[in-house]
Amino acid sequence: MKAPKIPEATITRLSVYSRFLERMDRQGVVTISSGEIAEGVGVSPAQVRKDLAYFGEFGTRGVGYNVKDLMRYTLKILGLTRPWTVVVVGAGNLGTALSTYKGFRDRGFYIVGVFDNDLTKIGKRIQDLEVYPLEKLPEIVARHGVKIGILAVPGEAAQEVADLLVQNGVEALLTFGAVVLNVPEHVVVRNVDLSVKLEILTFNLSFRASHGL
Amino acid sequence: MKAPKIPEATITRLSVYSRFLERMDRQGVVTISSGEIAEGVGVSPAQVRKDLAYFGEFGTRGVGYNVKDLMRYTLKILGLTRPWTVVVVGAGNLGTALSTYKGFRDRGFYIVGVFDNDLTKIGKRIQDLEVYPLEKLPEIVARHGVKIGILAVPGEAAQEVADLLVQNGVEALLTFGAVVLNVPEHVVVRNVDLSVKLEILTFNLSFRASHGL
DNA sequence: GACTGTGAAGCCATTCACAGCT
DNA sequence: AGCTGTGAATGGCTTCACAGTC
Repeated sequence: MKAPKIPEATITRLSVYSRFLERMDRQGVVTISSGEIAEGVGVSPAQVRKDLAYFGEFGTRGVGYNVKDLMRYTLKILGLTRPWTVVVVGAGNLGTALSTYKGFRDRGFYIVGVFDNDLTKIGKRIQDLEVYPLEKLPEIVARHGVKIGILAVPGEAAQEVADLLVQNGVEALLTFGAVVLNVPEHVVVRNVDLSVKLEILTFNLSFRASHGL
Repeated sequence: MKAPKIPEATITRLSVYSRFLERMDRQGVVTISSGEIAEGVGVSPAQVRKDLAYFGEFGTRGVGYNVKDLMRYTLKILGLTRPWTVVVVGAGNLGTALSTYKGFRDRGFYIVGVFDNDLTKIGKRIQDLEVYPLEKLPEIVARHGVKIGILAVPGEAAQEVADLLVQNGVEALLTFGAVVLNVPEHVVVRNVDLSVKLEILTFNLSFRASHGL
């Protein structure tokens, strides 16, 4: 199979299209055009068509796309035709919030374990989950074949936790905060840095404002 | 003043450089080269120099950059030479996590109000904050001159809350979840979509893996 | 007539490579 | 000699515009 280089921005948008299509489907929409998708998610129609074209021809000229079919295709592309088990490390406020985030389950992500090494947090219940000590991580990861880990731990602990996860077969990490993780080539890492996001806002409020943009 | 178009990626990296420089400064490092910054944050040296060059000449040829000075310049560029007050709307798990996130305060962001319209949450204490009813938002925003709002509310409520914030003079919004907000031109909006992040991981785990990348 | 799929063009960001200082 | 600052080259993503299909 060919592996054309696909922009990450395309994957990001595909994820957004996918959820938009689910909504349209729930509303009973049967057919949709690239322009309508574009309108719904805030991009250009050409962008929508180009993004989809990386993966095949899903539409009918003169007509548009079948909502249900296209929805299924996007789920397939994103690897969401199977459920994924996920572990969360760090049971602080952020870890707790992530462990209970409903949006994950809606898309087929199942949190099967929340871990911490803080004795005051171990044993705590987070909805139907219990906070386990880190020592229990290998067992849970093995039992559920977990490939995805979410790190909601202080920066200093991140590398250590990443190592533990990778040793146990986790292949994808979502981290929070400004950490540069050292992981093997095959491990996928993406980072969400909330301070960066706020600072983009302040840059726009102050710098751009003062330069008349 | 000239307003050269500055890539958003540059701002993102600047925020990362800035915190890296703070760390170096705390460690007593006086002078640093673009290569050392690059190494520390995981980009190329040319990229570091290019990013900085958008805003001036901060270094000394043959020597490098003075850590303290460059740190101050980056803070200035990002608009962080003044503190910013922030309100959080939504006192669920995510809103609570964001309200207590220490990283914000470290960078000069002060949460001055957490709001919800759920009677079971109003009055709840989140560390030194109290959850207020939405009706109290105008007063708090006005009193503290709040320009930044964080929306941690369900998608259906987002637009309504955004309108309320904008009406009261908030000019920058950080949202969570897949919402396309309709706001006036001058309002800056950035979105963090956690499901998208996880789906980028699954795409890489499944699609790329099966196409031998 | 309407809308997709796509090569070509345009635009933007990153990397290169070297002149310019210290 | 070492490192910055930057024009030029490259690479990559987005938009354009139209041929192809229903």
